[in-house]
Amino acid sequence: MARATIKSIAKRTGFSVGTVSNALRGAPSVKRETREEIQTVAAELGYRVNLDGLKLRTNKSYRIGVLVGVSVDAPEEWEGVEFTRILGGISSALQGSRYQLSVFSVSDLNSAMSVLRNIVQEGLVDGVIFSGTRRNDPRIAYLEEQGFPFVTYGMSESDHPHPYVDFDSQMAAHDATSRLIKLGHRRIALVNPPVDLIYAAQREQGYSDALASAGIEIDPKLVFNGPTTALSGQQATQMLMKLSIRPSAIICANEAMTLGALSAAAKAGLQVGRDVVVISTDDLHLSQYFVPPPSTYYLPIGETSRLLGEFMLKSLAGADPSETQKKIRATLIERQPDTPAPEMAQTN
Amino acid sequence: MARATIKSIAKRTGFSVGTVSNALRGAPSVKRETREEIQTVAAELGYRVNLDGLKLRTNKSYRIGVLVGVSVDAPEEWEGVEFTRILGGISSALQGSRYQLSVFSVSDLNSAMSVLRNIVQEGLVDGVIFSGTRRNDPRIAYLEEQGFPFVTYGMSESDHPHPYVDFDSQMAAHDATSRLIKLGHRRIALVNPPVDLIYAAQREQGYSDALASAGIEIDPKLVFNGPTTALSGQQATQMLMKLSIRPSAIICANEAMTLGALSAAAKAGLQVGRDVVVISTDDLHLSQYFVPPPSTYYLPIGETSRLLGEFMLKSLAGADPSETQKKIRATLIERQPDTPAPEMAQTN
DNA sequence: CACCATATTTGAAACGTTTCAATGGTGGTG
DNA sequence: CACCACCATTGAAACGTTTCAAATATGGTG
Repeated sequence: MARATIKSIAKRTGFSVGTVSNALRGAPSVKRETREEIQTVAAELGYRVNLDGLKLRTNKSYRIGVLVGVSVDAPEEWEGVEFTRILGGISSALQGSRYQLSVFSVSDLNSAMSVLRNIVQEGLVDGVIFSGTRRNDPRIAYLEEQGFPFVTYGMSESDHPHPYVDFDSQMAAHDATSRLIKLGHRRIALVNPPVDLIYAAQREQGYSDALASAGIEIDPKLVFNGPTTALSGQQATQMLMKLSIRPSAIICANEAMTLGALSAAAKAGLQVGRDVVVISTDDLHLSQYFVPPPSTYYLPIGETSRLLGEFMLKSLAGADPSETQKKIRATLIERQPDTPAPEMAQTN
Repeated sequence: MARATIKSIAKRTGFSVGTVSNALRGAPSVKRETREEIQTVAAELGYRVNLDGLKLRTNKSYRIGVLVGVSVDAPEEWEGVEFTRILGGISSALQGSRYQLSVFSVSDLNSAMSVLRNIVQEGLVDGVIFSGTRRNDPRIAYLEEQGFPFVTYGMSESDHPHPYVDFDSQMAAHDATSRLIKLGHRRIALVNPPVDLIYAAQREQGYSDALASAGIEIDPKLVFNGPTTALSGQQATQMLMKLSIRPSAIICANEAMTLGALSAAAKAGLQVGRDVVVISTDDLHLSQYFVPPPSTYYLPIGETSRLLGEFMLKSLAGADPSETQKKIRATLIERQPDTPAPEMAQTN
């Protein structure tokens, strides 16, 4: 049994294809009776619009693109991002709409750019979602220039407002830092993503502000920047532990870095929680299984990514950027007392 | 500047659209001179075939679908699957071909079935890749019935041979078990995926065989089945540690379960490596950061998933299933001595 | 040079959809 | 009853591609 098309419905009902097309989309120009008849026949026949015909005619693909980063230089490193959850969130937002999800895997900024150019030129999708916003992000510049719809996970420095969802990294870092200060820590390390990522700057800002308002001077040796992988968290911690005056606490950027930090501490024979305190932001409910489980700031990735999808839909429907921007607040999960060892707390 | 189409090339070169179309695909019916002229003009204009027009005419979508499982009942649980790597592998295999990747997120078997039906009926993609094969897998039955191309990650019990890539779980489990036996273990637990997954059966077979050939009787209490999450690994370990005669070693199915097992052991105040030995299969290079890092069987997920893509392409090109089946062998990574505590080793 | 076989090229149709000018029908008004 | 305004419907074109029967060009043979 061949698939129902507008043409077959037209034949069946006796109306012309034009009328059928209009009726199916509920155009008011079609008499109510006619419209209803056509729609019931369509339903009986299980009619579903053919996206390719549609695309050919209207140039709307009814597809949303998502750029997924696959680091090609360190393919075996865990970046700590659970992409299934992000995809799940986005696709649950798309549920019920006409839109489908299209995933594009990119290895770095250059490949992202060429993928985006391809997407825009070929009209592969109607809008695109990506994460890891940077200062002077060329992706944003390009898409804005082309007037192509997009939603970012992470804010940008663009002059023009655009839809985004952002985890409030600055506040999380600020909170984490001042909490540690209150607990008695004075030398606090920040294990951060690469500097060109916007949220690295946000985190550093929150960290600096908290230290400043406690009157603690910033020691640049205590701030590390590197890829958000377990390996890099491990390396950072090894370096930090070699400093002449070690930090008593380390704030990691995500679970991957935290895992690496815990691993390095264990290897160095340090007892986490006593010799050094490790805490984390961007908890995705995995670090609860780490040994020992660190205190963290929880990031509701499900909600976050659902918003990415919702904002995309809204934006395509013509919503103003002001309705499609949101900052997600951090929630502290305490799993350890996180007080410094007595002798360290006394170091001023 | 509008995009180059066959029509615009036809106008430019003076040939008809039919000739241009044939020339572009290198048909021998077109005179060599003509073909070359048309092709150079096409190259100059940056012509790229429009997939929608193509699809409309030929019903080939030049898209490969991948089913990604997003567990909706426990969305916050880590399954230990790095989908970015699988997607990365597949898309690197598709690189250079005409094919694009399309991701469909599914929550369970039912939703997978309805997504597949949709895919087949709408001709959304030319072939589909999915993982987690089961006994009497309805997805495989349906796709075979429909004659729709697919490649699975994991073998099936289907009578008809079909393309697949499989990690040799049986051998890994067998190796792991007999290695532990050689080291002196007698009570060895198997923390396994849910029973209906084919690779759970494969693992249990390898485990049983190894025990049998060492003359050790199987204790069903030592075999656990559950979702491949950290939570479930934790629960399994808690149960195992409560047994009147505890196992001295636990073989986990993947890194997520292993992480849970390590966490449970630590919580119970047991020292891993002395009080109980934990090892893992399906290492994706993350467990090296666990505390303590367990011995594992490494699974080259990059190569594996590249094969998924390659087999899909081969299969679409008409290759025989015999050329598109492969079992990937395990590689042992020793990170611990894994000898049992003396008093336990003596228990016969 | 007439004819034929073969090599090339053409033109039109088809895939499923939307869009829009044109057509036909209805009812109301003067 | 002639005219108008409005409503509902039609028919054709267009998007970019492939396919194939038909048309045309080319070259060789007798």
